[in-house]
Amino acid sequence: MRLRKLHIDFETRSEVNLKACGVGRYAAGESTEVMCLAYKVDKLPTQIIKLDDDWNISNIRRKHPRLIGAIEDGSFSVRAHNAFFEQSIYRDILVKRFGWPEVPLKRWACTAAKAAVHALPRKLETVSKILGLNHQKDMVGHKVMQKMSKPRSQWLSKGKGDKYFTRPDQLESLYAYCITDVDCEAELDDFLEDLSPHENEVWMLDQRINHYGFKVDRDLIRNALKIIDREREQYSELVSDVTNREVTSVDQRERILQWVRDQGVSLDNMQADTLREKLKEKLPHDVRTILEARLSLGKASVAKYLAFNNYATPDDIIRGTLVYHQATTGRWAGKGPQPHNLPSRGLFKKQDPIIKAVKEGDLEWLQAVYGGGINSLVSCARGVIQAREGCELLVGDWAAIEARVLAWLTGNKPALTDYHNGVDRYKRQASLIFSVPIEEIEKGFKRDVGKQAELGCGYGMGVEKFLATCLKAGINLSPELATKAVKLYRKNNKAVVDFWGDINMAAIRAVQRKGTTVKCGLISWKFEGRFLWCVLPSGRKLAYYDPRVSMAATPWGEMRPTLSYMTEDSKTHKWVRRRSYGGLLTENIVQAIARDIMAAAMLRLDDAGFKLLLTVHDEIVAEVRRIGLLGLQKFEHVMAATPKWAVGCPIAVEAWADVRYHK
DNA sequence: CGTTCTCGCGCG
DNA sequence: AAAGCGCGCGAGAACG
Repeated sequence: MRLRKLHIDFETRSEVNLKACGVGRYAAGESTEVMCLAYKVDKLPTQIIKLDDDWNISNIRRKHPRLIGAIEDGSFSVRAHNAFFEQSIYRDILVKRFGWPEVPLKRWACTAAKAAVHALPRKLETVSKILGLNHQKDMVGHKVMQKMSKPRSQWLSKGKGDKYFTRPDQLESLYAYCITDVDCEAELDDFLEDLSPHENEVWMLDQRINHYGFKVDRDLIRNALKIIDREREQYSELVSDVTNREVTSVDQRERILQWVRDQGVSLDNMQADTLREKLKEKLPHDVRTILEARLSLGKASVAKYLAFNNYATPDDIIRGTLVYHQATTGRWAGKGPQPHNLPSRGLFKKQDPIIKAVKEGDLEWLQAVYGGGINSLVSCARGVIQAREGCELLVGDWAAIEARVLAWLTGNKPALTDYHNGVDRYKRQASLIFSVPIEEIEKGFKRDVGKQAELGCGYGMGVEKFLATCLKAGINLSPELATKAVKLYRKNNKAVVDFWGDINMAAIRAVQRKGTTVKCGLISWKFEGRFLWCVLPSGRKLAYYDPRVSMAATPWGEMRPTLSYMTEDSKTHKWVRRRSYGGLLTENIVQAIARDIMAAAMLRLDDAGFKLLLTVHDEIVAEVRRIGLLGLQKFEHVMAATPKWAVGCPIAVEAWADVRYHK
């Protein structure tokens, strides 16, 4: 029997800023209201419930029996684009305020998640354009919606007039827009395959995690914000004075650059490393002052405190910070306060004393010990996340998971043997590069170089990039040594190098012979419809849209058949044709397998009763009632199990428990 | 005035 | 013989 579908889309308005505060706080906000709901039951024409309608369930049941019928019929799948938003609004407003029947999570589906799994952009406007759907997003209506969805500026500033725009013509545009969205979404839904049953389990877990949320320490956030405000102001004054108002804040990159050059000092860019180098030179006093100010304040991590504050509900819970399958490899991305890039490198080790001082406002102590308030806040940003009352956090991470997966995927025996025997692979690489017995390698320079080789050289990294990567990690080495490291890696890891060529050829063949499956070790490729599929050991498929093979030059000028495909550039967000090569495909596959290992562990942990809070690529954060050492051991044990499809993959896990998150 | 692009920074 | 890759956010500047 064909799956029956109910597509829905809300337009809402609120005093809460959705972008700044996230769906969790938005939906829970008292001022948040539904302006309309468009819905489509199977293939029937899309209907709409309007602002002035009576939204109480008794009336809706009378006026929209098909809608309520579908909602109450367990055989209907309820679908939306970015379903997390619709779920939240449905539950917090329609169920709570108007008595609508609840819809359990397992009946929901999300067309944005489906687009993501197909390696297409999540944005409905973009994806419908790319696929050339009959229904396209109504961009004029979109503008009207944005106007109507927040309070009028007159009302906000002076409390004058109506709170929202509600002219009849505007409302009609809004309704038309909402209907078009549902039509567009329904067409997209039909065009794309549903998530596999297993991936649907992963998606549902993602939704549970996002709804459950994590607790933050509001007291810490408030005091941190006070410190940030004060120091920013001090620095702004200083900068204004020194530059005669040409620069009024350390954030004005272009203006500082220009001003510094006007003082006769050359400066390539405003990157921290460049500034640090520059400060080693002899500089005019004022220039030195400005650059030092910029260095102390130009820290992305302090903005986190504001994001935390915005996202947190009145009971200090932050929800909806994970984006399922945002990376084309299937990894999650972070959102809002971005829990995926909290500072971890180069921190002051113990955050508890810093947190105490921040809460007490002991700026003198922070200044004396940590060189300033903002400087110290970087080191305790993770500590904002804490366990709920009576609970503790369990945090586990996989050791060098991608390097281990690479060894397993490529059948790289020497590496596999080392990992199975617990040999330090970074030391192994160092021993080979520096021609020193492995026992003599200690922590420090040599092992650091070995680490960069083990982690980066597996995907074709060249000498120059290796040098740059090392430099960024604070390792200074000669071009000769870099050359040696890269060459030796390739010589000593033949299986990896062979895999680059093999996987590339297999993908190219699959594109050339549409419909046939081409195997390459644990991976197989198949070109079907508009997608090149890469079947992973877990059975999950990675998508590459609109693949082509054409002759193209390598960076060193050799013409070869080259695979390319369309993708959203992860930095610019532009839809571009991208050329691939063996190293890139290898990296994508390795990252995807590591993600599958993690997703499988998340499902097992969830089954075992651990409340999951976050996933950070190779790390899982869970929360439990305080149950002591036994809980931690069980957590580690469940997390470390190898899925059936990954037998022989040498994975290793470490876990700890605490009431506060840290590195 | 709002949106889009670029730079810089943070993580895995 | 040989190309590391994957993300998001804030701020300012540029564009409309």
